[in-house]
Amino acid sequence: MKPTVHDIARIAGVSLATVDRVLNGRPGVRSVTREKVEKAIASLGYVRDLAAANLAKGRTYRFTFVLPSNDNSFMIGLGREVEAAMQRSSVERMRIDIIRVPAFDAPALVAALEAVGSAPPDGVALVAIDEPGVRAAVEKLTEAGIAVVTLVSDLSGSARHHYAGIDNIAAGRTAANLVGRFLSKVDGRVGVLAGSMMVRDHRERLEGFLSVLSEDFPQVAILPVMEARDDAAAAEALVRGALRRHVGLNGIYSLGAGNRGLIRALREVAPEKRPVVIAHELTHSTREALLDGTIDAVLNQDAGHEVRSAIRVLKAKADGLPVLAAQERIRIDIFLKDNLP
Amino acid sequence: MKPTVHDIARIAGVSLATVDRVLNGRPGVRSVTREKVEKAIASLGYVRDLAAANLAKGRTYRFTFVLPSNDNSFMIGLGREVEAAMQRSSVERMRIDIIRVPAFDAPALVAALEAVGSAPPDGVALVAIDEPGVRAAVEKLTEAGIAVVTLVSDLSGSARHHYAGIDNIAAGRTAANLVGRFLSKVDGRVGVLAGSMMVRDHRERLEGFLSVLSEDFPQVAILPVMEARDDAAAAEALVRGALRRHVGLNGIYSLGAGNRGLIRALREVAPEKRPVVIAHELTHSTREALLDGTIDAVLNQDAGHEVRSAIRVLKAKADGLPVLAAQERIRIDIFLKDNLP
DNA sequence: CTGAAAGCGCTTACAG
DNA sequence: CTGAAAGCGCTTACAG
Repeated sequence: MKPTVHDIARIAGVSLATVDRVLNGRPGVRSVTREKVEKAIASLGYVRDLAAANLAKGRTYRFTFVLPSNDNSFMIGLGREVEAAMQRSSVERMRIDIIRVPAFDAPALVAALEAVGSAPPDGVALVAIDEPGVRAAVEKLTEAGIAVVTLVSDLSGSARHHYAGIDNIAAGRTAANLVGRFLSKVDGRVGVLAGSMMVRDHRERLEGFLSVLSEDFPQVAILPVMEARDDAAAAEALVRGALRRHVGLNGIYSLGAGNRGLIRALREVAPEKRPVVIAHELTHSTREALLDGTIDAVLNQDAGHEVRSAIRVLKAKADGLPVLAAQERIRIDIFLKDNLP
Repeated sequence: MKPTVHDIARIAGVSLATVDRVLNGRPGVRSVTREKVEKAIASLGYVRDLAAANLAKGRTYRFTFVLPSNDNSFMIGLGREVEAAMQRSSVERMRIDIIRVPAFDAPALVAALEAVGSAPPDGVALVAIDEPGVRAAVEKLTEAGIAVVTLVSDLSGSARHHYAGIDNIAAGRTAANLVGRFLSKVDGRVGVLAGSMMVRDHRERLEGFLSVLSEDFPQVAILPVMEARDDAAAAEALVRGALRRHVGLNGIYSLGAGNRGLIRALREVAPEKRPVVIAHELTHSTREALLDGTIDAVLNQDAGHEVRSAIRVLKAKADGLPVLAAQERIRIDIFLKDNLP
């Protein structure tokens, strides 16, 4: 039988209340007594039953998700996943709150994080903006003993406990590998469609993409980056222009959002003349484009996995438990038309 | 506050014991009484606290994993993951037992499954062999109320509750897509290295592979399948022979185990003359081969995910709870040298 | 500084 | 067929 607090109390010759004080590091125990109890705990190999403790405490984990009120498919999907987790949460003694902030708005994000401090939850997950003010706000939260997980977009050099998202440099490298190998012509010309170079994920994807192209596919020429600010209409115009101007443009890496526009521009070109295209995030439109051959591969991060992972990590941190690194690693899905879920 | 059994008892005007009887569908309650209680449950929107119930019952979930005592890297890794789960299990009120059976030995597997019935666990996970005897043994388990999950290899048309493994047809299709696109010469000749056509996974991978090649890359010729029985030495000999004989062999899909042998044979060929190679399962040797360019892509199933998923599903079934399909879908990882974990 | 008692939400003999 | 009481492993006022 697994040892319980009763066994500890009996062996140490103290009451349950004292055992509990030692177990939870509460003050008001003479050090002689404390040592007796600690000895008993060690000799028994006691490990506490968290479920029973939570039941007795009436504990509810409170987590807050700070999400951008963004209108692209991926962020909408992310929000849905958090809402789905909210539905399930009451069963697991959790309460999840969502705070929406304008996208790409660092001051708004900082304000939201500071407001969280007034009724502090056990943990906070945020889609970070890589900016000093945000870094400071995160540090304040962690100093207050709140677990912090960045979601989708990380915060470099910050105090956050964990990042639930993909390795964007590796994603860019992977895209370059695929574009390079899919290109039949060795003297290809490749264009990059990005959201904004102000965003860390996009910079990292570009960095990985460029480094593999130059290392492994030096014969491929790279055109100037097109920044469409994750906007479909802007992406459409930019891509259409590039396709007209650069005769011989035979590869495109779309590393941000706005793929609906990209796809519209591509469909104006005869199928056999279309470039090799790698895009990010599996959505309704990229799925369709994969199936009809407009897009060749989609790199994807699974929003559901990211949200569930963030919650598991926040809970583990709140309980002072270790996280299973292998389980929480968010993978870069590579989808071709043949392995769509 | 969430309603509890006390609230139900009060509103229905009965004792806790009666509430419990109704809640757990136990006999010995007059139907008038039962209805009163059910009405109270519904009106309160009661949902039971599983943790509290398990505490009161002193419940421990018992799961049995039946694994092949196979010596290939993947199966060894799978065993390790189950052992890791055993370590964690006591904390979560679970007990996991492992039974090893000789690989590819259907009668031994059947015997093991029948032996399980003597001290029936709550659930069984098995690496299935697609065979009528196994199907019958699985059916017997499910009829005894035991949850059954197939792991890595499924059992067609059987009573198993869930399959924790990849879609092998999609894996084969994906391999074909990559080989086809990576091949620079349109008139390629492609070889397939398999373990055994007796194994369902291998048959399915081949099926997917062939169908995409013929659909999308009709100019590619396919050589007769080489069966190496998942043995490295046999694989080495077969591949070496094929490379010598078929001048112009420029693609290989290795859909089974024994990749160490494949890699040895490939390394005898000058790098620039090597074929495009797609293999399965990320192991020490395939990882090295990816990095040095001997292998171009590895399709992988994450044994850790499969084991954790199997356990979650067994637990959900034991509790009569639904499983989150999106969470339990086992994905086909595609690894290139640039997105290795 | 320490302990006896009650309670978290549920289940289980046992008695009637 | 029904209920009062004790208990699962832990925590929390409260009293001393």
